Amino acid sequence: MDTRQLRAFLAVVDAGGISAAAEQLGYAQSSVSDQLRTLERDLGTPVLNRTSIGTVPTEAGQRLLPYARRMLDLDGEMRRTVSGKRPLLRIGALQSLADEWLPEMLTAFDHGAAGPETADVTVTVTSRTRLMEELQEGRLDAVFTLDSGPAYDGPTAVVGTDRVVLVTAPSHPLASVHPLTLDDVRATEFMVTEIGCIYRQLFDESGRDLGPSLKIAMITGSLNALRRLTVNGRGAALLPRFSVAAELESGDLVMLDLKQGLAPLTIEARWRDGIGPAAAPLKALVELTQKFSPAAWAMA
Amino acid sequence: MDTRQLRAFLAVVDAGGISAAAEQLGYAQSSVSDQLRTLERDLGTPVLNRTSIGTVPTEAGQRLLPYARRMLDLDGEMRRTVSGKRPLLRIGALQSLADEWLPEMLTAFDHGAAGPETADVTVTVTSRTRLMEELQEGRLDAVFTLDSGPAYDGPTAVVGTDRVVLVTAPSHPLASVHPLTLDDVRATEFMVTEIGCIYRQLFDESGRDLGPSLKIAMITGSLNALRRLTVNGRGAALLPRFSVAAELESGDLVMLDLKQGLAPLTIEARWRDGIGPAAAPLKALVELTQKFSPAAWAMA
DNA sequence: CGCCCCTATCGGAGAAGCCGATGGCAGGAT
DNA sequence: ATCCTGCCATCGGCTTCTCCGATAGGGGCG
Repeated sequence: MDTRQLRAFLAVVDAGGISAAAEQLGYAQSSVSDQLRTLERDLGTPVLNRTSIGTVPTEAGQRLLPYARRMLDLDGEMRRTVSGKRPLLRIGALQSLADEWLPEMLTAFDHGAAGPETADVTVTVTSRTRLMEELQEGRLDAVFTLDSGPAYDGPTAVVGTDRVVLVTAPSHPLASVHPLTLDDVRATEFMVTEIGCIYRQLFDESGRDLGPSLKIAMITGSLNALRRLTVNGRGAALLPRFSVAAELESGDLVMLDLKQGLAPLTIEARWRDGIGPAAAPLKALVELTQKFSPAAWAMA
Repeated sequence: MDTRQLRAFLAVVDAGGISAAAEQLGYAQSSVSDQLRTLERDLGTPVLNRTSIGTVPTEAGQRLLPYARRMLDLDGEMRRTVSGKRPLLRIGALQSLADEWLPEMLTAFDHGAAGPETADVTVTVTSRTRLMEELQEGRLDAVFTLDSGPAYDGPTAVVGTDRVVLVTAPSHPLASVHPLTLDDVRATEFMVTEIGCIYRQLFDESGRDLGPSLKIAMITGSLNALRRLTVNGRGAALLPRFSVAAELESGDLVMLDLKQGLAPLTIEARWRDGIGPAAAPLKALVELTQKFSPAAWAMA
């Protein structure tokens, strides 16, 4: 059994075909075909159904899939450990956390704030659903998300608290209304991200308490776009406080004085109890975030 | 990376030399030497220190060792799963449990008493220390031992209770003493296994309550030898009841009527929370033992 | 000092890996 | 219906790897 064959198999399943996989791997198509034949001879069973428009894993192939991944992961971890390199910590996070909160934590971690443990860190940014999948499959060591979301039976810790705040540019009409009433807010048009995005969920949950008459003026594709639109005076938005910390600091955004009805927010870490070399630094990092977060991002 | 190279490496470390490993593997000595060179070139670092009397793993080699084992284990599990075979359940147990208690459990398990889950089972018999090591290293899925022993932070369950009993051959003088007093017992010479053996530990713990004046007449190398010596009228012994169940049944041994001061005994299962195919049948087996044991081996 | 056991190296035979080219096959466009 | 296109398997070749037997070097031990 050679890892090349497993890589080839994964690439083929990933790419949906042998030709595409070959190009991606830098092999000739015939070579990948050979590798698969070798793999199937070795395993004693076909792992791919070939058709004229591509390939689909057989039942045996589907059983092989997770093992191939684990095998390659283990191979990587082995090489890293044997060569004496620092362990690799594979972290996943939502975009906003990766942008605004995680960097401080990782910097502190890098500077030894978590003790003697160090690690090389990769950060994968994707949706919460995919983060949880990758965590379950062992392709990530830990993920950082907002709120609790779907059930997870592994270790979990709240590593920070924040709140959703109502922000506008200083030039926005709402910014100069004092005192601010709920009716003023209800008359404002909001910008939100599209349905399915976790920030839209936060908006919906927060906005529910503001009443049913919230107006939605605009839908943007990303949190970053939404934030920049708000800075440019395009409207108001409900956003996690930490995601606009820099703008609040610089005065590009102002936080409207409306405390009631805005949902509290927790930053949660979820991870896998591993026995690999990443276990110790991971534990240290989680403890670090638990220690740092409350001070830096506590609810006002 | 090829599993052949890992197998070669493990064999060399195991055998203490390249030549011995080559013979064991069925390769020529030069071939194993080649394989190791390939492995070291691939990893970028030497893994063995060669001397004129054999080989010793380098530091990097010691780091490689557990990964090589895990890799080969994973390879085996993969082949088994892909080919659609039943999962493999790797069990470890003390000699006495493997002799007397485990077979009934495994038979019941095989007959479907644990539900639809089935598995091929291997039983490894060795010392409690080694059992725990192998469990920690992931080379065993579950171990069955007596009493609690050293700390283990994984899942644990008491799957049976028993007690230590005082037995002799029917012809032994003590067998005809009625009523039996503690002084009679204290005057008897006991046979025990050597220090370090778990049964010696049991003896020491049980005997403590009988007083300091217990006489030790003979030291044997194994529990089986001790049992047979007892059957042959050589003396008295303190033994777990289940380990002499057959002899008590057939009348080859008699249980002396001395209840006080004999330590209770628990059969414990310890296992790893795994995500592999053996997880489900393992759970079923543990539940089966919990259900069956109290009835079959309850303290009198 | 010679012997013995260990490992590394060498050269050759066989196997495997990789490639480009070719051919078969199925589905969609003309 | 026919061609066209994209897919995969196969073939012949070259290269590389694998394994072997034989040989050489090197350190412990009598």
